[in-house]
Amino acid sequence: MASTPPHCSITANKRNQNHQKRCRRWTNHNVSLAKPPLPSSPHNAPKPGASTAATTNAQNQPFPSLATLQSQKSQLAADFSGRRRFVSKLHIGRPKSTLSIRHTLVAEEALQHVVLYGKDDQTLENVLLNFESRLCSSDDYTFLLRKLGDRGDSSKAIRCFEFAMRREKRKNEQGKLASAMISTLGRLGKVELAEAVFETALREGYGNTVYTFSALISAYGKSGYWNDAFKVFYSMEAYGLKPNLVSYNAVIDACAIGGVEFKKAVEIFDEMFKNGVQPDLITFNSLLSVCSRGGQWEAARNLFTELINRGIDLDIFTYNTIVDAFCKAGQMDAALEIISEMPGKNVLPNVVTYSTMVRGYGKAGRLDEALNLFNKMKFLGLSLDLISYNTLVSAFAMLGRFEEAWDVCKEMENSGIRKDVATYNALLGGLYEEAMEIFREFEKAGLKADVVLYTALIDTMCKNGLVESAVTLLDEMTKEGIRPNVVTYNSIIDAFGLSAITQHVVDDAGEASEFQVKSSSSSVVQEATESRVTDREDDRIIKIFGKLAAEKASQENNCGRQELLCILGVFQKMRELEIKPNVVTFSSILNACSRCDSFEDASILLEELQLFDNQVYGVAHGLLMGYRENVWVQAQSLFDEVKLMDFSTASAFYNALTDMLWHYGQKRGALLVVLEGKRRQVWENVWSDSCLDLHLMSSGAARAMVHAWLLNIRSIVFDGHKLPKLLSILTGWGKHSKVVGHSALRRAVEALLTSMGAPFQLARCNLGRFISRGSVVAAWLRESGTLKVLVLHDDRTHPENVRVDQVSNLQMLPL
DNA sequence: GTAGGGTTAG
Repeated sequence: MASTPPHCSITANKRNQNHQKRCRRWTNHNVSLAKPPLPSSPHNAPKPGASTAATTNAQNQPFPSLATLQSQKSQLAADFSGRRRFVSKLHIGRPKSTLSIRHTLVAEEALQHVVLYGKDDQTLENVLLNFESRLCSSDDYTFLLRKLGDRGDSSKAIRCFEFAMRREKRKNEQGKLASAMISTLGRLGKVELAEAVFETALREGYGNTVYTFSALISAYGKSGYWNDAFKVFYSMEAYGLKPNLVSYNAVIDACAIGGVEFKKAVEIFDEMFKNGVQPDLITFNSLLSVCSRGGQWEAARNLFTELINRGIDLDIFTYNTIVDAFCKAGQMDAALEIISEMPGKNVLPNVVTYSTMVRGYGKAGRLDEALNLFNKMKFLGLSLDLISYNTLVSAFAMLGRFEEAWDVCKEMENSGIRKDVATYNALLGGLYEEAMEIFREFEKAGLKADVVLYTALIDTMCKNGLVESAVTLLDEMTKEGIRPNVVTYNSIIDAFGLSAITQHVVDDAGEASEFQVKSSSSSVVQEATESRVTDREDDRIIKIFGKLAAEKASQENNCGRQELLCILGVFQKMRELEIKPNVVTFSSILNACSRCDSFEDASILLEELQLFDNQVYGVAHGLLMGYRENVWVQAQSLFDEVKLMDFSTASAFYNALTDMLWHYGQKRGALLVVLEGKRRQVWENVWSDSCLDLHLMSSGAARAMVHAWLLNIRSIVFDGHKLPKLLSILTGWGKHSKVVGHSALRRAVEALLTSMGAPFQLARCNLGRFISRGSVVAAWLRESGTLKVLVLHDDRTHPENVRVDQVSNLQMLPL
């Protein structure tokens, strides 16, 4: 079932790459759901099922675009209106579940016993044998395994499933059990086991139902494998199955989780109509989630407005999804506005709504507002849960305010909620002084470190120059059976150039492939219950913490030869493990190049990496070598792809690329790239006539931009216009730097301005701001020697660049 | 079969 991914490229989806075994394309296109507005009156809308002509119209468009949604004539638009009553009818004031209870009281009793006494295979079997005669049909067993799944106990759930299957001979009952098992495993993220159950079910002749297929679609979707979800979905027809509402919703939800482009989700949505399946509010919520998770808050807003205009009754899921879309995009005021509208629609904000806002404010650095909201939650009597507490803990920890983070933990525990792996991760994040103690407590609580926790530790170690420890941890997690993901590797790559990293990074990582090899024939039970040997005595992580001091002491000796070319080995290893590099990998590699002083190594590395991805590394290599004319077309299409990514990813890419070019003296190339970034609004509003805002830029990008801006100001002066009274260059306070107060950017800009003799001075009231009077700058720009210091030159020149650079100057001046 | 949290680049 699993597809083999091409080993590619920054175009890989950057989200959910911890589920890297399958290929997913990066498909985060910007879409707009805007105008023209659909008629909001229900009167001129056809009734459901009455839109034959429109349906025909849609059938002629196998890939309906959003234009379909925008067009009044489209089948979607028509049914969108007509569906209104249908949706409303389903959801007005109804609780979510109207299902009758199917299981018996005996099943509930059995659950208690299984939980209490089923400690191992044998005792569990005994409990089930005791209850066997009193448990009725598959419904009781389904209840059991679902409840065990809710408790996160997949291995007990599987035991119950197999116990039931051994006794059930009716195909349809077996099918029900299999669907429940697949869905339970899917919820727990055990997608390979779900797959195994499904395949067995199909082989044994009880899996050919819309329920098992839908369950598998959902299981794939939940783990981010939208590609496989789609395959299963589209294979249904060949099995003679017609997807129902649940199948469609599951596949649309897979789009949301997997980061599939909105257009594709709308396509599925259109297919629903064509096939006579009416969407419900869950369909819309998932569709909204597609926008939200893709970072497309504008598309989300438009869809939301559309639903409101149509008078569809929205529920708390709808509101929370749109609030999250706004929060993710930093649109906090818009989010707040939505929340203020909720009570009027009889939907009250809940703990999820508030947690989302708290996180949004925390991310935006508006901690006071985050705290206010948190306190408001308490005031309103909302019962705070683990996630809402963790959100606040993490907000404090992100700002290095560990004392307060710790206080929130205490408050949480006083209210009877125990810390989980995410809480500890937030606390360990800064690797502050009590890290070892916190880790001991973590283990004492019986929690297991997962890939996120390990990666966080590895990254912190790398950032502190403790690369040896980081590599030991990589080895450690591998031995524990935890598969490193792209984030783990990106952290390691980012450490290259910080200190020497020896070949054993690559060697150690090789062991990671061991646990990846799984026999498809091994039984579900075996796979599920294979417990890792955990030796608490041999506590390697604690030992690593113990090594920290020693390693820190010897760090000075660690600044030796940088082995940039080791990155090739890491890349190879990632390929073997089927971990697709992404745009962050690319940025990390460029950053490593910038830290290295060997032009030769950097160029060899980028040249070799072209074997993995010709476009990305071809452009980087070409620009580094100064072959601008040859690669600029290719560069444009790379920039086009990056443009589709979210703002911070795109700016990180431009920053890394410019930094490397600047570092190796390709200053005109650096200039070209920053101007391209500016043209594409990568750094939002970088400049006006009076102000240059560099706070989102790296030091190389910022310096190239200073040149570009001053040249631009110069052209204003030479055109005979007056400069504004006061000119400012903002470098920020370094809050975007991981190291608080580390104002490398300000220092780099200061040195540049000084070297050029530019008459800017540090503002007294704001240490991140350089200012000058417009008249003074104008006078300086008119001086005969100024142009010479403003125009950038390459340290390495190639004759073929003359033409493209002339073009770039022309492009630059009118900006 | 739908909503919120912890990991890289910023």
